[in-house]
Amino acid sequence: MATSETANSPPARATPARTRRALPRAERRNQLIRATIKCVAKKGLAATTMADITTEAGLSTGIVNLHFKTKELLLVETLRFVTDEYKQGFDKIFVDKNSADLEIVRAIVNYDFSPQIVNRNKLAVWFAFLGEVKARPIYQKICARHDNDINQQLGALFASLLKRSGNHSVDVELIASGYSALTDGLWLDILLSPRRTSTAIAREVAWQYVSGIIN
Amino acid sequence: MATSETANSPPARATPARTRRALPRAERRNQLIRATIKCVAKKGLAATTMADITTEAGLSTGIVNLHFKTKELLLVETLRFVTDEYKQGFDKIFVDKNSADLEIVRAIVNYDFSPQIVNRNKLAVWFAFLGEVKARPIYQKICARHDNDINQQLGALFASLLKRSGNHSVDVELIASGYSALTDGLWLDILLSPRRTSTAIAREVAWQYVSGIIN
DNA sequence: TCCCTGAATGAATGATCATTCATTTGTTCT
DNA sequence: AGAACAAATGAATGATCATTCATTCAGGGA
Repeated sequence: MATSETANSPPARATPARTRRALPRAERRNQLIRATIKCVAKKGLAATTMADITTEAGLSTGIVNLHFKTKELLLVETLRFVTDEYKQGFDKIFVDKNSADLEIVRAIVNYDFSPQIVNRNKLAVWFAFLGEVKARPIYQKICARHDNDINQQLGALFASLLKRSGNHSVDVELIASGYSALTDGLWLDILLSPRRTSTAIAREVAWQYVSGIIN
Repeated sequence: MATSETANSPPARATPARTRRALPRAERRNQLIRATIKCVAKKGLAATTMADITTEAGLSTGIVNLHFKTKELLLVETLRFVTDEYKQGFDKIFVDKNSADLEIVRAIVNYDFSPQIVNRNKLAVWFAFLGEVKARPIYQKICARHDNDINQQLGALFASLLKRSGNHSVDVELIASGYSALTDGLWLDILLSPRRTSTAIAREVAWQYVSGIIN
């Protein structure tokens, strides 16, 4: 307990007092992105200031401009970070399992409602950016590309799954869009009222949708 | 055509040059809310300034503070305006039709994807506020209450519908939550990439979900 | 017609904030 | 060790913005 510390508080080291240490570029950038996620989740996109971010990271005023040039570029990288993270876990499901399509679908539903994904901070950041897509072409582009990638992979998966079961009467594109929309909506529900829509219930709703399709 | 004018441009009158006219409180407030919707849709919640709003409304600097006290209060009233407007149309469906439950469900799906609701400006505003719910308790409260109301009415409707068909094996709460989440997700898709997800497709996906339930 | 009331105006104010850059400090190479 | 380089700092700057309030003006009652 004595050695525990909050994620981004300045390290309470035994040695001198708060040394400043040069870090590889990539590591500093990651640290700043993480701090940004925390701040945006807590204060929202509109109210998050550079001072909030650098304080959260335990660093100095000019550090963001040094590593990202401008605040806006940091925000864009933060959005990319969040989408890339989701995509990595998503792709892993396809690679890991060379098992049956049905197993993959099951794994995706579990992934979408795993603690890794259903995390109020990350959800808040994701929807904060989505809330600005109409106004900011760059956010729109990143989010749309992300959604598109996911949908294409889901479409192929559903196609393979339904061909196997001899069902040709349904449009896989529609089903993939439906599943994506449903999960987005369920995440939003969880963000909005975590009491009412628990993760378990959301997973059940998503699973019901999927099993309604494949039976 | 000669007399047409954009909604909020300063009235191009034949008389003098831009008279200033006192308006009933409620009318001015509505005018400012409408201007806010336009601005938030165009520039986003974060970047919308008081000057943007008053310019859009064709009024002077201090007008918002006169009618809403602060910018934040104007934003809250704008959110309420958007949710109330949806709710009014929604309630009307229940009142208008004393017809079969199935007809009501059909009307709701049509309503949710009618031009009145699927309007990129209003969708942008709705999601702009949703994007800030984690950070702003007042937005969270308004949005959560709205979603809750809708869900309760939908739950009752589905219950009545399924009782009639003798189906007792399904949880109506789950179905209502699912439908709400699905529509939210579909709206988001439309906002994000209007090309890919057309309104017609979205309606079809929503209707597929519903008919999967009631059969 | 002439007040009187309150709606509307907009210049001025002060607070907030992103960005800059001269200086400090850590790291690496010889 | 110490020179050379790069990373990090943070006080200073200038821009942006919400809010204030003294003044202007429209409309209705006497």
